[in-house]
Amino acid sequence: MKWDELEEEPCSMARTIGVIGDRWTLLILRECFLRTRRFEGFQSALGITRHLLAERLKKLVRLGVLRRIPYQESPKRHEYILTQKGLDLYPIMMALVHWGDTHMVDERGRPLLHEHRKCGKMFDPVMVCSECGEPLSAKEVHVHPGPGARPAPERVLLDKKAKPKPRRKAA
Amino acid sequence: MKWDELEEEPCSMARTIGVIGDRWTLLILRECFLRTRRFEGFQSALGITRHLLAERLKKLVRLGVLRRIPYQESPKRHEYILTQKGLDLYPIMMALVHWGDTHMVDERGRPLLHEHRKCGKMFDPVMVCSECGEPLSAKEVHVHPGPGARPAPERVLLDKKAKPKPRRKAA
DNA sequence: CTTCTATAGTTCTAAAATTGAACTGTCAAA
DNA sequence: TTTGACAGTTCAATTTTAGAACTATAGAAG
Repeated sequence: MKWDELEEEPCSMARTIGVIGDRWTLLILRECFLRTRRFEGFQSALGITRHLLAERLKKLVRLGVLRRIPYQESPKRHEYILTQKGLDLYPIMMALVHWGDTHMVDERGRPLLHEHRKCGKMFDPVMVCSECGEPLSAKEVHVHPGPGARPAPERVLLDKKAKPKPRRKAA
Repeated sequence: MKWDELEEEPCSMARTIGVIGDRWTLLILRECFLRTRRFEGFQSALGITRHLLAERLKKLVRLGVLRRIPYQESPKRHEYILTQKGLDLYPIMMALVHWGDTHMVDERGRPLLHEHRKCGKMFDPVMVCSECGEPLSAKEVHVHPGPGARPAPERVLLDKKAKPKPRRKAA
């Protein structure tokens, strides 16, 4: 499977992965949320090669996650800032951070704490049901095919129909 | 940067990315949440090469996200099932799906709908503050260094201190 | 018994992606 | 006239991934 095929799978998760599902893209986005905006800033914060950084930024712009905005003329320079589509990735970022906080911390404790401006407290992000407000867990959720579904209920990705069968004995 | 260095960054998100931050791992985990448990099941559902599948499963087991459990003797066979650590990835999965549902659907609509058993309704996952219950957005959250932090407030990853400077003119 | 099928891998080569390091170009300041 | 900051681009050398075949075990089919 190629990366771009991923974006066309009848599965929202696969499509999202097609956009942000690689190491560097995720780290670049983390930097965006930490207010990094410029090429050099990303490069020195992440240690990513300039080659890949340029490519990833281009892709994120193309997909509408970042916008490339001039901040000076003369030597033309641009900043990369999150669009609304990009800002909407926030829950994903918080979910990633929270899992790391829960399962990957060492004796020293969490690297970062998060304060919610509205209530002034340090918090953890919690995923809840939009209808009843209860926290969600995998076992309480049942999946149904939606209008954009393709095959059977649980078989949502490609069906590599196991071609007839080559199989052959050596010599 | 190597993958395994990532797991030691003083950043929970980087560490999480070190575990699940690649295309195939994320897709394998999706299958786990859709109840796939066996090698062939993953392989035919995803079209991943057997080589990579074996490697990724091994890694997920090593990191405690999956458990490898025998389900028959004779030709010894095993199933891969989510540990609690793995089940805790659910909010990440839902966040990925929800972003795709919001920004990557075509005219046909969502591929999948989710029903919350507890309240019986179709729902969307919402990320809220554990303290006040309000939905979260990036702009309302302020980041502080925690006990496990390393350098300055906003500079949490490696500081590729731009070595002295090679720079030289050709010829 | 010999072959077929199912399951879970392993091995190998070719192709694609990533790394590391240098190079280009513009303009300002020293 | 040279140096520095910034934003890339280019290219060879590695590393990963894709694709396909091969191994192994054991029950069922013929």
